[in-house]
Amino acid sequence: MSQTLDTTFAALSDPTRRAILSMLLEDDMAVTDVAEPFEMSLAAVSKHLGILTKAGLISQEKRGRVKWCKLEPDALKGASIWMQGFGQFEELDMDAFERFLAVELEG
Amino acid sequence: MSQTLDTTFAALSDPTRRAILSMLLEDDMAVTDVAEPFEMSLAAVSKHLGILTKAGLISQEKRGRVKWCKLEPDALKGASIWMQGFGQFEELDMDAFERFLAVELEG
DNA sequence: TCAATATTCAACCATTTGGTTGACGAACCC
DNA sequence: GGGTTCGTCAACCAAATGGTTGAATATTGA
Repeated sequence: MSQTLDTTFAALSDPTRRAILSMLLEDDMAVTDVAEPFEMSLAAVSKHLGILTKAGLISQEKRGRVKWCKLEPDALKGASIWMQGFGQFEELDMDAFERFLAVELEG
Repeated sequence: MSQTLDTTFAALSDPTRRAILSMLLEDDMAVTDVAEPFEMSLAAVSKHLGILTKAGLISQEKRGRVKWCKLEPDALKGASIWMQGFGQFEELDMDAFERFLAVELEG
């Protein structure tokens, strides 16, 4: 777990990689399309994707000659739980709480 | 903010620094005492504390010749909120929810 | 005043990181 | 088959990281 946190937090510490994760929130993307908005080589972005993959934050699947990148948000759970360990400062997530209540009331 | 996330996540990516933060959950500590359990020089720990301070995750106050380190858990908020942006995967924190309910029922 | 304690600073070192470029392999399309 | 597109690999580079040691700076206490 400790090593997982190392790689997770390290992966998240780079702005390019965080931007990539945000892009993948919208939809799965091909490597070339992921790279397009960045002012760096495709190889550099490919390396970033490798780091995100190693951290488990995304998965990559090759279909034909295109390699698709998919967000794997569950990989954030460990880090999220670790941070919740400092929970004294982290109030209850009221938005989530309200969504929870709404569902409860509907059901 | 983006730079804040850089430094926050980078600070969290090191196991020594995470261990220090955990130790400071218990209580404020002097630098020497923070360093004691680690198999590295005091200077190395001092550097780690400097990084944590720069990231805002701890604060340091000198009283006499002793420098006290204090956890500043609010500094995790930015990172926490960023992660919540990937909220589709992050269910309601049931522990927090149950604590919330318990307090509600008591009150 | 003087020694001991608490901490940082400065210089150094090895390793990792984030980037580059150019060559390469695999899949597609004409 | 042959050019084109997609993506990675390998070699390289500069800068950052995490550690060391030894000297320096405060502060305390006797």
